[in-house]
Amino acid sequence: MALRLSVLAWLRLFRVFQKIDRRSVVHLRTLGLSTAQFDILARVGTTSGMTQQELADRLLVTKGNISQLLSRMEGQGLLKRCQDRRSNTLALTEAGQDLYRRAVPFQEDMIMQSFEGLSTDEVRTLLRLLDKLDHSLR
Amino acid sequence: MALRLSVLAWLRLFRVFQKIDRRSVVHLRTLGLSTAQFDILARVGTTSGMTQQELADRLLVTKGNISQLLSRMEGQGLLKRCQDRRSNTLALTEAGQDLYRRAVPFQEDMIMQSFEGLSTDEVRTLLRLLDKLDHSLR
DNA sequence: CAAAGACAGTTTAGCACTAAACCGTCTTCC
DNA sequence: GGAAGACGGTTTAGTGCTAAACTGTCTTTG
Repeated sequence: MALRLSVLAWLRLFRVFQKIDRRSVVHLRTLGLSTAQFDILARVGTTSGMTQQELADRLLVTKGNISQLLSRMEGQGLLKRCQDRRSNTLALTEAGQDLYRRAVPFQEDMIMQSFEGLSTDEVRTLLRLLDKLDHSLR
Repeated sequence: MALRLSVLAWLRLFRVFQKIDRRSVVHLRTLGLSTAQFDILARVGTTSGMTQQELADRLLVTKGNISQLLSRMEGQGLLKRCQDRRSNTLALTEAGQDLYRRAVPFQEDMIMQSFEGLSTDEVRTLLRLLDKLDHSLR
């Protein structure tokens, strides 16, 4: 792979990521959520009963980070920690589930809109290439 | 564009971005640089004489952020602020230029390696699709 | 059984970032 | 010429993140 082409591809990847990410941040803010909070809401919403460590592993962040974020979200009444032996299992509260049911489709819509500039075939190709790239990255 | 496909593409995009970004962070740390510092070093290294506001606009961050980062980097002797009317123009010091000359090829190499899993044609296709997507994002 | 280690979670220090308030200086325009 | 505003930069409060130290509980094993 040529240097110039790789660097261009990386810059473009970064730029696209950044643009969609920013949209997402603005979009989620209307629901009072940050990206990090949405990620947690979405994860715990689909898979209840996870421990904090499991959640951290799935989101690829540290358990320290999760600990802090959960404290705030628990304070806002979105979820509950239930102690179980030496670990905590996590579950959304009623309010959390309610927000989950609104936020997930809302966010999915935003993503769909972001990809409107490409045809189905193009998205399929993009997906295939990104998959290949992902796997080659160890 | 279908919902499921878009969401998959976004997750994949995010994952790939994250993986390369992490590599980059680890890689740059061996030079004692954070991503933010490298970005500034690279920008100021190629375009000397920018103001802080211009730099902020190019990197798409706030001038407040730039102000803080520059203070640290100036403290480390990597660059200088030269007051000019009511703005500051920026330039690398000797040490900064030296680091620049080492860091940029170093980083480019890392990027090239990251794309090794794809053929030249595949990278070209990826680039074309990302470009199209980028332009469609307003 | 008691010491050692493993493991889940919390805390702390520090960087990167934003938003908004703030401070100076230059410009404009009555 | 002086008030009003624009503009560049700094500061501050608050979020998100990491790394590493710390706390407490379970498990292993000599």
